[in-house]
Amino acid sequence: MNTGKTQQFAKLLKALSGDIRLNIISYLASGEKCVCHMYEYFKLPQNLVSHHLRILRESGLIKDRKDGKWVYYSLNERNIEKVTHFLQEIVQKKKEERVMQK
Amino acid sequence: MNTGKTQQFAKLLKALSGDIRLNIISYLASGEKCVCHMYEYFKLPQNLVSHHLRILRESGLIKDRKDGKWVYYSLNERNIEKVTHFLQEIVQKKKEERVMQK
DNA sequence: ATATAATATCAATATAATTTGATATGTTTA
DNA sequence: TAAACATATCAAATTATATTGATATTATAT
Repeated sequence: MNTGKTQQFAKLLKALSGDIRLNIISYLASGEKCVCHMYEYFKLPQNLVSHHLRILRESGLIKDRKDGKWVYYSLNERNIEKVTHFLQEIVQKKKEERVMQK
Repeated sequence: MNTGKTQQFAKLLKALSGDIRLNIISYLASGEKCVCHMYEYFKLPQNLVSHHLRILRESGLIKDRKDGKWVYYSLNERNIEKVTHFLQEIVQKKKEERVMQK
């Protein structure tokens, strides 16, 4: 049943859809942050945050940058925008459909 | 750690993020469909499709309409748009942040 | 070289989501 | 009213994801 495209977006949406991960994404909207800032901010264990960062990174939603012993993460807007465009296209198509039927 | 708002969107994104459910959403972009059309189209068991439709319905992403023994489902664009706006705001904030720093 | 700090990884467990099979509910048709 | 149909629900089994605790890796500072 899979259109590969849909499957690909399902993966991105899944990566976005965890409570912790979505909070991380929101937090990163205010700019690049290192891991230590994030787990202090969210009051969550370091390894748990690292785990979720890995999922976000592997899905392409965030980027990492190493600097000494710190790792900084930031949003990869391009891929977040891909998700919004995908959803917008669906809504747009639905709206056109409705006009056709009148 | 939860901003209630983020938690709410995490739920919507989770509902969207299944492979089957995202395919259903895409399919419904071409207009209202009854359950029987959907499970034939996707070649999936009826109860499985009903199950996923329920998740989409309960999350507010689709609407149902009964007509005799058929149940028709259609997109609830409003709530899909809420998701896209939420993500767009994040990207937007990030972009503004970048401008500030220059 | 050693100690400390930041992050990542691994294995084990806990929790949640998906899928399947069986059955129930409500609607139409004969 | 009985049979057939469309859909929904439930319980059980399977599979996936999240969390925790322990440890590894890499970098810096002493």
